[in-house]
Amino acid sequence: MKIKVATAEDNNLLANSIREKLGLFPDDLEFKYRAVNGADLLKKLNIDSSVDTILMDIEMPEMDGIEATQQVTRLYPQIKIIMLTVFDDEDKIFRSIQAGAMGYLLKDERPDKICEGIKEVMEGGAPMSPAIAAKSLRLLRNPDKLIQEESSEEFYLTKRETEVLNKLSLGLDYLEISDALFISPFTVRKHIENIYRKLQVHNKMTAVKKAIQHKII
Amino acid sequence: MKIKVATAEDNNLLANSIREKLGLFPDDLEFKYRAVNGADLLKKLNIDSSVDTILMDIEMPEMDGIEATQQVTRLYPQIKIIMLTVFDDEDKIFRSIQAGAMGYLLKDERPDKICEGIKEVMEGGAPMSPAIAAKSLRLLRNPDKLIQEESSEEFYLTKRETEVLNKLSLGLDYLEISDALFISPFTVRKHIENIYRKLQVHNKMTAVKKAIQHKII
DNA sequence: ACAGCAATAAGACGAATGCCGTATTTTGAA
DNA sequence: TTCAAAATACGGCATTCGTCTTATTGCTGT
Repeated sequence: MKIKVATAEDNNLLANSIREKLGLFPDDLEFKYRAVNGADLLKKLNIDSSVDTILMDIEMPEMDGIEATQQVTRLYPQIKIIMLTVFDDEDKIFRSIQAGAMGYLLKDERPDKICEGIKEVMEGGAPMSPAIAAKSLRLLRNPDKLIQEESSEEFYLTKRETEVLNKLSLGLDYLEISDALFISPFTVRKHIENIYRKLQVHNKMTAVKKAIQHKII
Repeated sequence: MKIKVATAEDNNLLANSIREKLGLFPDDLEFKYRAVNGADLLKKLNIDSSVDTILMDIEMPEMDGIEATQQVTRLYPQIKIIMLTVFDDEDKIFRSIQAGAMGYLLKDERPDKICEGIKEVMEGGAPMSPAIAAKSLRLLRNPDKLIQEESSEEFYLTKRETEVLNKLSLGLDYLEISDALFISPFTVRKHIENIYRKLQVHNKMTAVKKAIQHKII
């Protein structure tokens, strides 16, 4: 049984190069199709998801490889994804792994190494180029680095919003907050909506955490 | 220039088997010596530290491979250590990497793979058997498992409950937590129910706050 | 006077949560 | 080996939350 391979790569030259490399192993691999970006990949998978492995570029328009990996592993968990890219920085490696990638190869990898990696990932392995493996070990040695820090921009919350946020942090629900502040629960909800928008979060937990981090409360 | 290799292995049969495997590549490798345990290894290194790579067993009397790895990387940071063992559980993998191992191969690996791994580690890579690579990626996906081990005594939460609580504190919802921990969302809800009961709270916010106050997370 | 913002209020709808069950499998310790 | 705890899994139901839309009132600075 040949392994069915798809690629996601925006650059035509590189995509053809990859396809050529895959073509060197006609007995093991079957090239299914190539997507030009993450969104295109999801569209193609929606039509034909009979793919075993996807070779995924990272930098792509429309939807990048990391987000695409997240989506694919969520929608088609049986499909193994191998990142195939020129980037070797720890951040991209880590985010790819977090997104669900099972392998990470550099684009200058020799054709037989890529084929070997595809076979390896199908057998439950995790093919990585040597430099990538070394960096992922470094990440494992420093788990603190994994806690992501954000660009410290200031958030302007109004006085009332800050009050609401404080109550929120105490674990009060909307009705309890409305009682505490003598306003309608609808108003509380509206304040919280605005807080979410300003802090760029979508639930109480993260709102309070972010507020604490930025010393708003 | 041949790569100078030493081994640390208590079992005579296995040690000879490893040495034989290394002997298949006389052009690349030079076998220096074999230690019978971690303490013996340190003694031998103290006399002759002109070693490039050490193939390290884990379970050994006197001093096990993980502690030996710690010592060697501390005293001789230029020496690359490859774990060569039958154990493939995540805990041993993680502790080996923490201790400073740069590679992790299983003992049933073919001779040429071992030789390849030795060369790879000398070039700054991180040779890993496929199953090991896959598990180290799993570890990277769940960093909080790596951090906590001890918790407060006021409330007794199980290890799993603490993991769930950690995810909860990041603002993940039930489904996201279930994805992160590879369990059903129903199970997540049950864990959270138990957490609430033990902490005597009734929602995420207060659970996390109480957990932080009591240094559980 | 008017634009802009903050604060207030309300309704609707789907998703998520909290709480009540039950039940099986795994694990660890005695 | 046996027993208890832990971890796993599933369903129902009422409530809460997150998001959308619309609208009124009051304050402030130009």
